[in-house]
Amino acid sequence: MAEQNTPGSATAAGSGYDPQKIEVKWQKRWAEARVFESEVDPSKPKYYVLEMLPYPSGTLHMGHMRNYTIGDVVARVKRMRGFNVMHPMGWDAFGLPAENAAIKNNTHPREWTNKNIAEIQRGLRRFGFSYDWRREISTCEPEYYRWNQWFFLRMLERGLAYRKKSRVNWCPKCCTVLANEQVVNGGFCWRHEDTRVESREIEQWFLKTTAYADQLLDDLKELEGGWPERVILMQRNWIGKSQGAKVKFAVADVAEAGPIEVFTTRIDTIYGATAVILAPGHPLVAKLLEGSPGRAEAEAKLTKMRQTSVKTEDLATMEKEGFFIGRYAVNPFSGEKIPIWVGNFVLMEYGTGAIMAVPAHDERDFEFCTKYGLPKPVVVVPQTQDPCSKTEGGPSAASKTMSTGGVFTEFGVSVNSGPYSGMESATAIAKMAAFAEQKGFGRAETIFRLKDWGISRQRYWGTPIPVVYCSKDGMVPVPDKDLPVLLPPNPKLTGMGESPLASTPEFVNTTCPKCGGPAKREADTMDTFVDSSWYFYRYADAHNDKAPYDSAKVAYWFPIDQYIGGITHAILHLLYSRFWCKVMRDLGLITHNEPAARLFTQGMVQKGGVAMSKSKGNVVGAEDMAEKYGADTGRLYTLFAAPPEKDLEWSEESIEGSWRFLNRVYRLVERHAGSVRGVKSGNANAISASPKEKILLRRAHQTLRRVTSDFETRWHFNSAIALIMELTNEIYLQEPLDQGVRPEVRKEVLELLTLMLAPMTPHLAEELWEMLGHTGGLWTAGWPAFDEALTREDEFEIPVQVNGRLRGKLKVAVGTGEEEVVKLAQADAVIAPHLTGKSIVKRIFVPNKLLNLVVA
RNA sequence: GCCCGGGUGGCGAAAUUGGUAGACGCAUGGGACUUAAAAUCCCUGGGCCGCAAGGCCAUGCCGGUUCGAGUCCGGCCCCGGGCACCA
Repeated sequence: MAEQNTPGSATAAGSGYDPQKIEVKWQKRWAEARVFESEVDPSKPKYYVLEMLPYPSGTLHMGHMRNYTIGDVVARVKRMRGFNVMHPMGWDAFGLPAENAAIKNNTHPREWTNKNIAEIQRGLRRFGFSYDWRREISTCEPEYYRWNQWFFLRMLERGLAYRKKSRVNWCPKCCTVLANEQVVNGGFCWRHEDTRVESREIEQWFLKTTAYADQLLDDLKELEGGWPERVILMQRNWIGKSQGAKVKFAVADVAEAGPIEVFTTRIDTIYGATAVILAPGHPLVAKLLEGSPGRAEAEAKLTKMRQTSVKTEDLATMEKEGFFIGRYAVNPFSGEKIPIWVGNFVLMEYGTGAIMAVPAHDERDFEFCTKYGLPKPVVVVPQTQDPCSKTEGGPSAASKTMSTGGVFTEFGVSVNSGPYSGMESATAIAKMAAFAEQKGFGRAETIFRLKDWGISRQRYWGTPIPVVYCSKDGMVPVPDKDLPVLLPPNPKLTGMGESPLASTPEFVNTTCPKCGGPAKREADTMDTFVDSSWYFYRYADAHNDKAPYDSAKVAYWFPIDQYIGGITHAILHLLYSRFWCKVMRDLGLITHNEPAARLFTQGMVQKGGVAMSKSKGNVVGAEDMAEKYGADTGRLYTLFAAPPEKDLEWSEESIEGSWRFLNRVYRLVERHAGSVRGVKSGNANAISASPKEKILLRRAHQTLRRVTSDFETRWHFNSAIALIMELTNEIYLQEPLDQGVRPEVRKEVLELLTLMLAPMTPHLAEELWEMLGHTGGLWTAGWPAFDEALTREDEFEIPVQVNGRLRGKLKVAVGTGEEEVVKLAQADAVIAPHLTGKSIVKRIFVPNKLLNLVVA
């Protein structure tokens, strides 16, 4: 190992770059000058840049730091560009790990949480991120969570929060209920991916996200261009809008069983239905089985079907199973009697939990009916080119379709469908739905995959739900004036069973706000996704004790100009946030529809091919990193190693390159600082510039032009750094600078170099800026403008191709004309042989770009 | 199965609208400085042939469009991610 090269001892090696010293120094100065604090100021354009707030679970690793570094570069660039920038940070402080840790260590969740917050905050400060710490929030503080309660009460008033007994997802390891969104891989806990979620019936609180299903879907259009396409797509799929119809099939002979309602997107195929199939969990199954001959056998099959554990990967390929229930349903259109089945592929959670099987026009139905020998009549045929055959070709066309392999799922023309025969599918769908509605056995309906958001959690470390239950008045909301409903300070935490609050008498026993009699408090707490659904609004007015925020302040700062976070939150957090925004809009608090105009999802930091995480044990600690190389090197490396949207494989070897580069820059400025400190930077005499000066100024301004665009529009931080490295290399090549380069030009070039580095390595840049003779602090300097005239080359190498293959390069003046270049090419010793004996049939000349001679 | 990404040197990666493929960095090799090493500075750096000049091959594979394709079109292969019987 190269002992002397280790960053810790760099000063011993001769370079004066000592990140430990200068980073602390400038962090202190920034704090003293309140550089990152911003207020509402309508005279300036605002810019709100936000990184997803961390869950304070433990050590901060480079995966987090990458997220914050990207945000910080954006914030600093915007500040240099004259924007009034809000860049806040806070803590997603409620949650299960705190409670579990508290149980394990016999402490209070708050203690564990606050300890972690302190640690993480120290790490963030160590990296010099430009946060306005006055806006810091912690969601576990009553000052914050009282507004969760306040919003809950507003939703309750509007019927957007409601309670119902429902079958819920229960994780036996978390000992709590999970939202649908927290059930992953088709039935596993999102935190314990090896643990199968169980089903229980509990009284639960729900927020009516479905009331906004249409808006959540439609407003995605507003986000196009600003949000990654795939996030929009994931949200769209999650919401899962499906237009179709609900149709009731009467049950023959068992009147009391009532009709079976099915959902279909293809009501036009109803004449081809050969069975009604119920989900194994459908409530009518039991009724239909009563008195049915094969009852015992059927129930055995049912039990087995309900118990069969389904592995995620088998779900789609799983064999379809089912059995005839012994009863018949009546097709309301044809009057035909068709058998009622139970099928394992029918989901209780979607639609009505019952379907009509149309085997000729649905792949799954086809598979099922083939297996059990049910008929497959064709009722839709492809639209033929010949319009005359449309009405006549019924049965023959139908048998044709069947012989060619079976399932036709597209739109076409109805056949064998009574009065609807001959209609195009779209027409038939509309007419049949209208008929069903007129006759009262069905209607067109749009259903969503999206479910209401179950927010009740049987846990301590969350926001108490502000309602009480009175034996006289029933459920009574806690009045606003009594908010916040505080968490009791000394709960009994066991980690098992019901909510810990239920067994904390001083919390649960209260009086009814209506009658004053004894009452019990709701003992469940809110899902922590509630906390993160609106936290970014609170930053705009973090200490308001009269309202969640002042609408005027929010009106200035919102929407968020740039939100940055992991793709892992593409559905849950972002969907809930969008929902909350719409609710707040309808409460009259805000006027915008969407919280964030732009979203950026950065790639993960990996080590050994897997994402850095504490549980995987492959973390590179942020503070270790800062200790060894300094924050600036860590920041630079995470920006340089890969484009921000891509995953980044951490390499201990490569980081040395970033470290060396910063040292190189430092030495360069250190060497020349003394001689340029007193002079005024500038390029006023560029016209009479020496060859060295020309090279330096041109390269500096060309670099600035491209770096500006990389920062502003493309976010190609890695290539921006490469360009700055090239500039640095060029300056080194022009050494000694004090020969042939005037001090003001030297200073100009070194200043540009410093300013371009500033957003990425802010501490070093400040130090260099000071060395160059500035006393005001780099934060007062704006982003420099490049000088177009100085970027211009006067000579360059034009590539010459023959038949599209590169044959040579010619040094010519910029602007040299076609004839001239062709003449030079023909005279060139290397190019000419490729032309001899052939005639030029075509010339492609792109001025200042290339010449291609086509010969034959 | 469906929907997104992505395949470029030993490695991380560049390549604004089709116009010099491999910038920049890591690792490697060489040189300078040094008693020596480290650090630093400079150079080399896809493969094959050639003393060289230069030539041929090369951006997952096959084909197409074009004067010209990493970039556009069609077909395939592989890797990563998301959804997963959604009626």
